[in-house]
This record gives sequence, structure tokens and C-alpha cells, in this order.
Amino acid sequence: MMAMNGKQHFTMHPALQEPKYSSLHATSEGMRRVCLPAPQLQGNIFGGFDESLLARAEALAAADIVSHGKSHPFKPDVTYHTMSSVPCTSTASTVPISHPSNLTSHHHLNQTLEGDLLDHISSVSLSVSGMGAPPDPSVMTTQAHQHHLQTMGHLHQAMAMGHPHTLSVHNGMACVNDVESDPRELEAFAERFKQRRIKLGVTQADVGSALANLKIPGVGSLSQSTICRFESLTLSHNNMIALKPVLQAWLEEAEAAYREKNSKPDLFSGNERKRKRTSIAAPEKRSLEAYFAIQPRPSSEKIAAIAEKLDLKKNVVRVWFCNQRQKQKRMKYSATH
DNA sequence: ATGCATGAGGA
DNA sequence: CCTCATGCATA
Repeated sequence: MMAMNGKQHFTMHPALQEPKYSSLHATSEGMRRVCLPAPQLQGNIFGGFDESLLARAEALAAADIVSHGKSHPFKPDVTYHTMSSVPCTSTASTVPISHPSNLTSHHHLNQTLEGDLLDHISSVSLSVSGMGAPPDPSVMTTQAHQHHLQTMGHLHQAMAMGHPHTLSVHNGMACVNDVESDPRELEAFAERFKQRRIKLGVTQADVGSALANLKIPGVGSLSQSTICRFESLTLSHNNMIALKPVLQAWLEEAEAAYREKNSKPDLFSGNERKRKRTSIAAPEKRSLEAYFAIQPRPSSEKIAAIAEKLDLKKNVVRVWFCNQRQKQKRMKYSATH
């Protein structure tokens, strides 16, 4: 929180925005579905006791505030990544595991409720952020493989569409970018990129808008946010890999024309209605996190229920869960570190 | 730097 | 409805 982008001054008019590529994702849902392992206890439990569990999650959140507001057993935000690609064929819903949690009486709520919930939560958080601890090489392998496949198509579409000049291809054979995309490489590049960008005295926003000038087919401008996220590795692995060659191309060109070039991104008086960002208060957020720890993908009904309890718009809650899921998949130190 | 949001594309 | 890539607004 200091020296960095001092001017985020470009206010683009929507109509002037460059066309961006956005139709080249890779379907990785399958992988996700099967692999969000999660303690199998959930499947069944939620089959019929979701209400009580939700209530507990809520209670936990509440208790967490008053009792011991600091003993958070799991780190909700931040940088946990790991899209666990464990070849777990165990479908949560079919695993016949009976958990005693549902039978807890309401007598000593505070005690039981908490221990119980914490139990769930900790198992969840362990399987998510603790991935690196237990030796499990099979995980990364599968993941990396899939990424490569997806990435290939992605990049090639953008690059092979009419490449003007090589981005970083050296010999006529080694297209180092996409294939050589292990987390380590990316991390190194991101670091280098930021360093040199700063040296050029260019802001993240500048880079973003300058990308459009590269005239790379299918590549338009990007926002300061995205550049920032690239530098901090807070994008999905695929996204990082897709953006790398583009940013690398920009970097090379920018350094080449270091002395003379200086394009000021003109701004326009776009007088559109400003979008408002709803802010979810801390208590509500805590509840949401508690829910999320137990069930990351609540059904529409559950979302509605949660929304009502927390007095939030249903859509807000839905989007919150979506974003939360996305966060968990983000990059930033994969299990290899 | 990051939270909440949008929209495309895919079942 | 979800995922994924991205962006606007804001702390």
C-alpha cells in the first residue's frame, strides 16, 4: 500500500472500448465438480439437515464475533489457491458417511455446536489450503496437464490468427510461452514484468490501455485491475498463461521505444451513471464465510434462505458465492511451494 | 489492491 | 445457474 500507480485516470467510454477476446475459455467444470473433494460428510448431511447446519453456521459466525473474535480456524480471503485436481472419484452425494453432528442436542449449544462446526470447517480448510503439506504429487500432475491442454488452444487462437511479429519465439520451434508454463516460470515473469514496468515509469493502467496499440489480433486493452492481478499472481493459472505472451510483447516493445514513445491516453467525458458497489458488512460476511466453509455451492433455495436471513439481495449472495469460488481457484503459490 | 459485478459461453 | 475473464468503484 504505497508507491505504485498514482494515476488511474483513464476513463473510457464504453462505446470506445476495444473489442476484446472473450470467447475462448476452456471447460474445466468437469474437473472442478469431481474434484472439489471436501470432506464427504457434507453430501449426505445436506441432503436433509441443511437447515440446521445453516443455522449452525450462522450461530458460529455470531459466536465468533462475541466470544473469541480472533480464533478464526480458516483464512477466508487471501491467497489460498489449489484447484485440487485429485482424481477423487468419490461423489460426495453418494458417500454413505454418517456424521454424528446432526444429532447434537440443543442443550449445550455453545459447546457442541462450535466443536462440531469447527470440525467441519477445519476439515474443509485443511483440504483446501493444506494441500501442500501431505505428499501428493498426483495432484499437480493432473492439473498441469489439463492446463496445458486448455492453454494451448487459448493462446494459439490469439496468436496464430495473424501474428505480426514473434512475441518471444526464438528458434523456429520453441514456443516457450505456453508450454513452459509452470507456476515458477510465471511467478518469475510477473516479478520481472513489474520491475521493468516500473522502471519505464509506466502505471498498470497505462499498460492496460497500451496493449490495444500492439494490434495483436484478438487482444484489446485491459484494465488496471487485471494488470495488477497479473503482477500479483492473483489470476487463475490459465489466465496468467494467456496473458503472459501479450504482456511480454508489450514489455519488449515498450523497452525498445523507451526514449521517444509516450502516448497519453485521452480521456472522454463519459457521463454514464456510475455503478454502485454494494458493500457487505463484516457480520454478514462472517456468516457467508461460515456457510461457504460448509457448502461452497448452495442451491438456489439455500441462497435465497441465506439472503433472507442476512437481509441481503439474493443476487448479491449468489454473486458472492461465485466470487468466493473463483478466489479459491486463483493462483498465487500453488501447492508446489 | 481488492470487493462486488457483468457478460459470454456452456451444459 | 455456473464458471471464467475482466472491469468499475473504492478502501
